[in-house]
This record gives sequence, C-alpha cells and structure tokens, in this order.
Amino acid sequence: MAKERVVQAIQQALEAARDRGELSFSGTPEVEIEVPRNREHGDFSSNVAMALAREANLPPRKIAECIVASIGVGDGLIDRMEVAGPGFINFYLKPGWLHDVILKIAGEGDRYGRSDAGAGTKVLLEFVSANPNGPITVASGRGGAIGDTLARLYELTGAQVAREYYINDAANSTQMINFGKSLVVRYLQELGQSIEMPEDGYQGTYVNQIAKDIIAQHGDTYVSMDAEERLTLFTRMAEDAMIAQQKADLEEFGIVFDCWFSERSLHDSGKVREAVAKLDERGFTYEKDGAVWLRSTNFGDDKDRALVRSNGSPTYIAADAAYHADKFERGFNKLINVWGPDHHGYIARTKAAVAALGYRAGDVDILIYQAVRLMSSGEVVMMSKRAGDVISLSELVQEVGKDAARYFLLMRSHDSQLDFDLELAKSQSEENPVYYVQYAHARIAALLRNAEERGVVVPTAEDANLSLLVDEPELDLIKKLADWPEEVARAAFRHEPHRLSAFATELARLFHKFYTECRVLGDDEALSGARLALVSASKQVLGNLLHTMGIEAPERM
RNA sequence: GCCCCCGUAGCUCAGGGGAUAGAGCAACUGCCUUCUAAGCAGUGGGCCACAGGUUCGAAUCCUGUCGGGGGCGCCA
Repeated sequence: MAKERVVQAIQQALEAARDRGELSFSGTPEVEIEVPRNREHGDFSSNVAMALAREANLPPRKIAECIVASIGVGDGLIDRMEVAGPGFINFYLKPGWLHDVILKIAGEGDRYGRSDAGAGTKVLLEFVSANPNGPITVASGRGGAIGDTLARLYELTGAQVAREYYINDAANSTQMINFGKSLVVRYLQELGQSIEMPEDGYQGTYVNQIAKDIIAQHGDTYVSMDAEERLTLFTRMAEDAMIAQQKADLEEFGIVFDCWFSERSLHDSGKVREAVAKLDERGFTYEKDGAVWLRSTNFGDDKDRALVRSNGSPTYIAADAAYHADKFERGFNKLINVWGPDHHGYIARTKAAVAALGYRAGDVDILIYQAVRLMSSGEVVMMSKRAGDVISLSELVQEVGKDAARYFLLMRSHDSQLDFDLELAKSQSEENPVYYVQYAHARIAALLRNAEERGVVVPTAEDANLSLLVDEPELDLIKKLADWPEEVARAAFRHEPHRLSAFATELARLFHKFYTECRVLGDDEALSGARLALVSASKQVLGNLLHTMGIEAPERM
C-alpha cells in the first residue's frame, strides 16, 4: 500500500544519500511515518530527519532537504513533498492512492483489516477467570470485553488464538467451602428449617435459586446426610451450577471460550507436584518454617513466595506455576493474561515462577485492568459479592443491551478506572456514543436500500469512476478507511483494544460529515456511482470494525 | 512502609517525544418540502496537578512533592 511505498522511498533516499557521502549514519534507521493530524501537512509525514540529526551531525531541515532531493516523484504515487517546521517531511500523494483503497476494500471484504503480522504466533489469552462462587460481575465483564476483543484483534493479525478461562476450583479453598456452606443453609431454609445465614455467608439470591433447583431434583434427600459429606457435595454442586451460569452469562455477552481450564485438574493430575519438583531440581526452592519457598526474588520479585504450606498443601502460586508451564507445553508461544486490579501483586511472582521453570517470562504478558464503577444519576452504585447486591454482567446486559455494555467497557484504556454511566448507556438517543457509530452503519444500509428502490445500480469498485471522488469529506473518509488494517495491528500488538472505540467514533463522524455534505443519490450518474462505491466500502469497514468489537452492525435503526 | 494505576475542558476520558492538545456528555446558536436530524455546522470552555531535570523539541521520558484509587498472606 501507499504507506509502505513512501517508507521504502525514504529508506532508498537515505541510502543513496549515504552512498553519495551526503549523510553519515550507521545501520538502517527505523523510518516512521504517520498520518498528520493537520490535513495541510499532507497525507503522510515523517520525522526521520529530526531523528537522524544528532547522528548525522547536521541540522534536521538540511537532512530533510537532502532526502527530498533524492526521492523521485515519477512513480505516480508522490505528487510533491515539503520540508516543514523543524524538519518534518510532508508527503502529498496523488489522489489515485485513495481510490486504490476502495478497490482493496471491495476486493477483500470481510478480510479487509487482516494481515500476517502475527502469523506464527500461538496466543493463549486467559481472561475473566472469576471464582465459581457467583454470577459474572460487571468488573469481570470488563476483563471479558478486553480479552475477547484482544483475541479478535490477534486473529486478524494472523495469529492462532485460544480463549481460556481458568476455573479457581481448588479443593479446600476457604471461599468455596464458605460458598458451599451458604448453599446448605439456603437448602435447609427452603425446606423449612430455621437456621441463620452466617455473617460471612453469600447472601445473593442466586444461592436460593440453586437450593431450589436441588430440591426440585432431589427433594429433601440431603437433610439427613452426614454434615461433612453434605458440605463437600454441596460445594461441588454450587460450583457446577455457578460455572454453568457463568458460561451462559458470557455467551450472552458474546464470549465463547475454547477451554475452561480447571485448577483442580492440575492438582489431580500431579502437575502441581511436578512443577514444584522441577523448581526444586532447578535449585530455586528452599525450606523454612516447614514450608517450601520459591526464590522468586532471584527473578525480580520483592519477596520469596511459599509454594507448599507447612501442612503439605500447595499454594495458589504453585498451581499457577504448573498452569503456565502447561500452557507452554501445549505449544503456545505467547501467553496473555487479563487480570483484575486485585491481582497486580501476582505479576512479579507469576513471571518469576515462569522464569524459574525455564520459560521466557517475556512471553507472558499480563494486563491489569482497573476498577469499574457503575454510576446512576451521578451516584456510585455499590457492589459487594458476598452481600449479594452485585449488579451482574447479565443484569447489565439486560438493562443496557450487549452492544452498549461492550462498547462502554471498551471505551477506556485498561489502566484507567472506568465509570459506567447506566443512564447514558441505556438512553436510545443521540447522547449515547454507541448509537452514534451504529447509526452510521444503519444510515449506510438505508442509503443502499434507497438506491436499489430507485433502480440505481451500485457499481462495482472497478466499474465506478473513482477519480470523481475529490471533495474533502470524501478524501478524509477514505483516508480513515485506509488506516484500518494498521489500526488493527496497533491495537493488537500494543494490547489496546480500547483504541477501537475511538477509531469507531472517528470513522462514524467522517461518514456523517460526508453524508451531510456530499449528496450520494443525485442527478450525476457517474458521481453517484463513485460515491456509492465509497459508501459500500465504508459499510464494509464499519461492519468489520463493529464485528471486531463484538457489537452488532444494524441494517436499520 | 513498599509496589502498581490515575491526575488533561464543568463531568467522564482519548492522546503517551514532534507542528495549532482532542472526543463524548453538559451549555449556547444555527441547519430537516430532497438519500435516516440517533445527523451536521458553529460558540464558549485548558498553567495537560505542582516543582525540577533530559532533549533541537515534553501533556508525553526521568526525579521529587501533593491528591485519588488499588495491591502488598503458609487466602483463592
């Protein structure tokens, strides 16, 4: 595409200048070009001259002029160049390059935006991974939106991607036993016994529901059961019920995992023991106070961590070490974990465990997203899982819809806290940003329907006379369309799925602007045809974009 | 005490070495006999928390201070 050709032209010019002895620098300089914010600064702009100034020991503008002088304009792409400001080189291209973009989009369709930039990468994306003791919360939903969108982005770069949910189902977890106890209480209460829910029990009504389901299936069989046996059974049943519900909640949110990975399975299969043994063999453990410790400080952690308790049971970090080893053993070469803010303390120790096991810690990327606050009428809606007044992801989806929920949870950088304005997300009106974007798509669809009704033929991109597209709103819109593939790669590799919401807003704005200023179905048949080709391309890109965000692209609104 | 994130318009936040700092919401003013006004155009609104430093160039990088949030277990 045009951008690569400009980069190549600069590189060749640099080498030519070096060969002539006009510039001195070593290696091949990284040539970066960008789309300038200001349209008057051309189609692309480069700062190489300034970046090279020190090494070449020449004023930036001088270098820029030297580069410009050795770039030919005869290749049909570059119209003219300008040295501007402190030493920017601005490239003004012949409009044909933009028309090629429309041809490319028409040719690639749903695949427009794909690349092979990530080919050969086998990514395991682990996200959500909530404890199986309640419905998926809105906070976990943020992790879900981020993880799933990141997965879609990586897929577009040609990487192989697996979405995985790590189930924290280790036996004897105090949380889970407590959860099981709560279920027992509800079960007995439902059957008329008067016992109190303990202070630290799970108050949510979903526990009552599980109790009712058990009664519906098994009646009062468990009333007379041995209490300890019953607790074990109920803990397991509570867990199974929650996992099933979580699966359903997430599917409703547009997320389907390739694998639900059980922590317990790591213990049962002996993999946790193996991992601890391997750490021991490699000399990174020691015993103290009857416990086995990992020398995680050897790998940058600020203190050593217990792997096996003095009572002989392995800790969470031991299982985590085994889990990450297992991921690598399954052939993945890039592990991405999307974790909530309460896990930030685990980054150093997890990476330490990975390194101590002999894997590359650099192949593990851990993304911590910050808290979500639900806001209603300017007030924070408080949430506590145990108190039972959580607003679940499922409730949020029912309240505002999947599209608004996903869009809002993707609007902010993962490391910013996020205020989720319920009223705004709910409002089916102009103030809601998600509708702004979807409306652009629906508007396009309406336009194309209209054309059909009027008997106007939408020409193929090849048949349209694209050179008629010369107005500013048209060119600005095409430039944005041209940027999509690169935006995909940026958002993927920088792990910034929230960029898509900004891109979506910008693309929608440029379309609306075009729509307002450029009449599509007019008297000039050739111009209408060219504009319809542009409209189709816009629909394609907007659709691809919304699909990547996991949001519907409506045909009408 | 130590660690992480944040501090940018009235509010919520993008931008994270480059040219004149942006968006949504809120406020105000225009634009529908013509393709969806869920739209467009315009106005007002900023010591980019503060202080030093690095750089040709800093909202952006470094150090420190202040303010907000989160995390620091032989819990998971």
